[in-house]
Amino acid sequence: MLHLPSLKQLQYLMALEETGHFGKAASQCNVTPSTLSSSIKELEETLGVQLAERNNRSVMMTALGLEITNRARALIQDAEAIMEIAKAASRTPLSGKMTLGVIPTIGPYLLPKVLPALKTTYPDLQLYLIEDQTEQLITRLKRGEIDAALLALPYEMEGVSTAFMFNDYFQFAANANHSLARQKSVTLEELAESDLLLLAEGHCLREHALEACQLPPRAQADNFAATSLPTLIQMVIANMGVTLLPTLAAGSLASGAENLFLCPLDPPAYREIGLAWRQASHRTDEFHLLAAALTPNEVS
Amino acid sequence: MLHLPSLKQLQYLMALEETGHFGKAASQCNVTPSTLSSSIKELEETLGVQLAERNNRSVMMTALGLEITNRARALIQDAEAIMEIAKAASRTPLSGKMTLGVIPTIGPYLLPKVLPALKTTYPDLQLYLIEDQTEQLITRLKRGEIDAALLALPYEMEGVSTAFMFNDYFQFAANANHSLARQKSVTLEELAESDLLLLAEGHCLREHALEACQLPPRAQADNFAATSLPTLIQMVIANMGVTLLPTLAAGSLASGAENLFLCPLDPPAYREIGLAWRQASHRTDEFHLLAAALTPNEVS
DNA sequence: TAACTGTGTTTGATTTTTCCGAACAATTAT
DNA sequence: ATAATTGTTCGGAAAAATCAAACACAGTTA
Repeated sequence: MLHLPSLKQLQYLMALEETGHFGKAASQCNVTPSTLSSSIKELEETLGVQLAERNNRSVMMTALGLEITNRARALIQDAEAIMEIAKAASRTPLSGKMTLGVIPTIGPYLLPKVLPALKTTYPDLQLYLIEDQTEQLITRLKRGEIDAALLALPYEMEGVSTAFMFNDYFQFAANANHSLARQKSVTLEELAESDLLLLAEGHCLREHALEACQLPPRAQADNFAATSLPTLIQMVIANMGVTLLPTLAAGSLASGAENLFLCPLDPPAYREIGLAWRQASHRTDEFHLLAAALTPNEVS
Repeated sequence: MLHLPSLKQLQYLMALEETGHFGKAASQCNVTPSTLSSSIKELEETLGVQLAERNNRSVMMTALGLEITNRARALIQDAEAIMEIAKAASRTPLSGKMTLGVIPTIGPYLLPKVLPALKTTYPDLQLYLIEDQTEQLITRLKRGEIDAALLALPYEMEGVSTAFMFNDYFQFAANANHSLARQKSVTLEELAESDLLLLAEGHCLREHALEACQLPPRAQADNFAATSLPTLIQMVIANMGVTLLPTLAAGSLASGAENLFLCPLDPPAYREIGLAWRQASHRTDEFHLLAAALTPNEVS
């Protein structure tokens, strides 16, 4: 590794070129003339070149000295630009690139509600979205492929910090002709006697729904497990069974579905929506800001 | 005056980004991991920004860290460019090592005349000499084995720049008892009727002499082709034929040779002596200085 | 002429910074 | 469990940067 001139030396050189005077250059740099003198001398030695001719009465930059001074000026400006970028980034939270993972049972229903406002609040944020299941998102989070993830909690994970955003209540969903339809609410006992349809394995909603029913996790023995919420709803409308629907998704899924019955649970049950990021990241403040910005008004 | 990051810190950052490993980055920079660690930490503090997430098992650059690393890389390159410029300039007064190729029909006759003065003018120049024929010298020049070459021109070559030094006039050389001896000059017609002796193939002097006689290049059909100028002269003295001798060499070759007759050509003919170097080299100024320094006073 | 003034440089001491080595903490591999 | 790897912390030593003061030199002034 080669021995480079120091930025300080280059700054001294610039001051010397500007003032044409060691004393003035020194005071401009808040050092004594002796410091500046020896600094310039050392710079000349490391470069192997005379930068300024000086007799006791005047300082005259060499042609080469002038050339090098100009390059030094550009160099210092670039260094200051780095400082500027860092400062701007630290005082402008949520700016620059960020990759956000989202699970399929949140993304399509939450993001349309909050992204427009997010874009307005943080115009310098370039958000890239990745949709995948919780397990994969956590893997990619730890690999650094994504910076944060919108997940449903609780979920077992190490080395990950989370910020709670809001509770997403479950609603009972059934065909309008189902025996439990037209009730104001549905109890767990009533639910237990129904054919409960679930999402396929890998979707955390499956576990969370079972947990809401106070049922133990079960292997995918169902003959019919939906691979997406819209599919699941179609199965319910076809009266193949009932299901639990997160309120977050219920609105858009139920719109236009004539034969779908929805009602709350008694007692209420919910999953928690939150933002997750690597514990090692020191951008906790930023992620809390992001979590707040991704929380829809109606539930906050 | 703002507190800038040091170039060393930026180099450490680059190494960290390249290796993704504090230990490897440290050894790449010839420092201990502790130094690198605290250096990066300090850099992060002066910038007020986290540059790399590090968990005891892996290092992961922040988006901002990557951005800053790239800018740092450009910065370091600019700093190195300054070094380069200075080094190139400090070489201007021909200092340091330089390897010079010379052809056999120039070296022994020109160099003794000019090297003493060269040594005085450029005491810091360490000149290494390589004697070989033009074709080989050009090959070695392009390979970078030599920095410049003293050649006789014209010569067909690509990617090579040349500086003209002086004209080297041909003299007619014959045995003192030759029918053309005692003339004030010799014409081309007279020359054409003589037995012209030449150097062996590969010596450019062979081609240049033929060209001076306005004769086409000829394959080496001669029964007797000399492999050096002293040998050639001996053949002339032995009255085996006549030849054309460059003035540069004539003096030292003729001294002490009783039976040798020399006279100019009518019209005069000459070869050009010049210095050649790689076109890609940016040391044009230096080579022109060298060419001037290698030109003897009597012909300049 | 001789002292004076302004200037860059040298010098020696002092302060500051840098750097290493060892111990440490945390994690993974065996 | 034990060992190996890796980044970090800490204290002291080495290196450097810096200062203040003395110095050297050239014009200028008295």
